[in-house]
Amino acid sequence: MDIFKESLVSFIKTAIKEKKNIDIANEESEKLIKNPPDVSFGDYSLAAYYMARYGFKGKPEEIAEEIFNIFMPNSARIEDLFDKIEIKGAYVNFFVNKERFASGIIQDVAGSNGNYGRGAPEKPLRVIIDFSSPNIAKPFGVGHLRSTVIGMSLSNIYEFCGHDVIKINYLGDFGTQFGKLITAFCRYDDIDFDKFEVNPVKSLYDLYVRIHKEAEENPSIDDVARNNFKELEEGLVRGNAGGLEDRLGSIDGGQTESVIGTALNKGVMDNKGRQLRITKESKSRFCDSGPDGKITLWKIFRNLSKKEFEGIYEKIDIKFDYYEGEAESAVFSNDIKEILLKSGIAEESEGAVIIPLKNIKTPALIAKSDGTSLYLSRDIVTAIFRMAKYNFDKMIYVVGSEQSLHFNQLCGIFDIIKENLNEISEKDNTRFKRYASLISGRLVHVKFGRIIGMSTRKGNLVFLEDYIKEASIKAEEKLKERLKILDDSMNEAITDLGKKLAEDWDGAKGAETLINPAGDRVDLQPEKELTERKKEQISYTSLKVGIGAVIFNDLKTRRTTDVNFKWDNVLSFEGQTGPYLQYTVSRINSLVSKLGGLNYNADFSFLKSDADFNDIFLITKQISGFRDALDSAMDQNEPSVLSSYALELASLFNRYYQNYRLIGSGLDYKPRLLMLSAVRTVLTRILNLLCVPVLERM
RNA sequence: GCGUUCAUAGCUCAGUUGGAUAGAGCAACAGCCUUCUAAGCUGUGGGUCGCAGGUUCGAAUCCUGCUGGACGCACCA
Repeated sequence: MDIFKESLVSFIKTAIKEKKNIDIANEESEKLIKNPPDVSFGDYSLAAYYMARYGFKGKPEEIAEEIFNIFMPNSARIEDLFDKIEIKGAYVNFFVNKERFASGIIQDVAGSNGNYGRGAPEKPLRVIIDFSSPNIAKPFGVGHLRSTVIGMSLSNIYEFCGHDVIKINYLGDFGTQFGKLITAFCRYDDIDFDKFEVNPVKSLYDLYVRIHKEAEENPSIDDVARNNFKELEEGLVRGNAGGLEDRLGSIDGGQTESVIGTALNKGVMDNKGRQLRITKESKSRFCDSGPDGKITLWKIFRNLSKKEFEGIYEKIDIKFDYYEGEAESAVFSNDIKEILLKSGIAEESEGAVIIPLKNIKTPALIAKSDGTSLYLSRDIVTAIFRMAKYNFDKMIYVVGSEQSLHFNQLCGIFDIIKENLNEISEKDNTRFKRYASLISGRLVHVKFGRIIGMSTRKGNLVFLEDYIKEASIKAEEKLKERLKILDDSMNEAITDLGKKLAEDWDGAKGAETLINPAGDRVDLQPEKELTERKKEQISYTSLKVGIGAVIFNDLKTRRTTDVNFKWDNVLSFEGQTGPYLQYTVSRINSLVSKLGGLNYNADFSFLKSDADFNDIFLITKQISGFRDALDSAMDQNEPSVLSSYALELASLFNRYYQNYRLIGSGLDYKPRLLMLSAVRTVLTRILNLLCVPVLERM
């Protein structure tokens, strides 16, 4: 909060105390102060309607008058900060001292060492953010991109606001479908093993599609698959005897290493420590040797897939603190089932195990009739493990809104466990009870809308990498076009120059360079000058612009609205787009360096009489709202709040840029340079928070 | 059928948590590059905030009903 608002907050608080003898908190006082919809109404306002609850009586206009009269005799207390206080209808409007405001904000940003807006809560929260979470046998598509960038961006936001964030990628590595995959893998003889290692996810997906098709005609395949899954799960459970309570005990003791081996992180080794590979020759060894071989096979699948995903994450600069998998929790699903059955929280129904929930008609299904685990039961175990490991205050699941029911059930289950804690026997369940009871109320499902109508021109699913490629190609076209225009204007300049050298022009055309009257060398053949370095620069820039366009496209609207996908929208880099923001930053970079760099010892003051003062004031006003935008983005788990905010700031800056020249004009550019830098600081910060690459130049 | 959710300019979306005159961007049209990057800027046109009630001093925002769309509804994840 700036000093202007701060002083209003304390003034209003005191006034209410003095006049009506009511104590209110600073936060409440702050809530009374609104930002008027238009600058002509001032910078802050107090609506009479809100004051009625503190005992102010009469028509709104009369109340406004009364409040105004409180301010007037005391105006000395605030006159330094405000130019004008006026009544307008039911509102008392405050006009800040613009010169003080503008220079104050610029000074704040300059003094923040690039950390303007960073939060430092008294009690930082420990927040787990579970996002991206692709299925290892399904290609990484645009749906996962949404979860990935929303999750990453929320992680960045919480962290920047001073909280302790743990980013987890919870791989979809388990479930009935893996029985299907194993079945398919062992069934078909024509698998291309080289392709399998290079592109495992696609290969697994193809297998899945193939067996699914075959199962439609031959339902017995489904039975084989279910059996294979059962074998897989039971095999894992057998290998990890001990049960949930023991496991929680070892987590308490600091042993957080995965129970199903370190496969997820280190690769799958044979007993001599060599990396295990599947080949045409070794395949039968995995397929025909009972559960152990199949478990190994499955471990290799998930390991290869994980590696492939990591390549994608690296490309778009996404990082996780931990990778987890569902399988880990599947091992203990049975223990959960037993506890909940014994305590009466869960009950049997048609051979399966369900938990009836309040307010939700569909009962939660936590075990299938063949005893194997389900998505929901694994999520219960996972949440308990995470509470034991990380003691989180809040856990956010960034998952599509189509899974609302699932997460409502998950939350409902922990509520019921907490309510019925006494029904669960203390014996052998102490740790379970401790951790499970803490979870209620701490889970948040951050849902997002679907992406509708996205397909290639042939109507197929779009893979993320192709999506980015498409955007990058478009960016490259645009970039080359711009360079060409630059060249053309350069040639025009040369033509002007050429008037002087008209006689020599033909000859000059063949020359590589020309010396202009100022003594600069002018390249005549920019095409030829497209050196390797330049080409590299172009493809680098294009890639980052493409990525920026794609990511920003996912973060610019509120998460819950479905995205109506249109190629034209993503491939346009004008207006409310990522490239527009990137462009704005690189424009500032260029300007700052042309003005000779920053000097923080410069004078921060602006004069009301300056031609550009009003626009500078508007820019600083926008900058001052950064903290609010951050808070609001965090409270609502909504990155788009920052997107809108950044677009507004960029737009204000670009207008300024267009209207006033800094080079060669009479304006004192030193304080303005700091203003530029402040805009850049905030925009760069937001781009970082939103996972949009920042470009030095474009 | 039940549940969740959405409906704002031709299109894509904002709308400060119930407050002042509903705003942007695309697209259309008209302008602006001898001068700091035109991925930019300026201007014009474009609205019964799905419909009907209700609550309130005050509703795009809250409640009810209706219409229309999306998603979900026990052995998938």
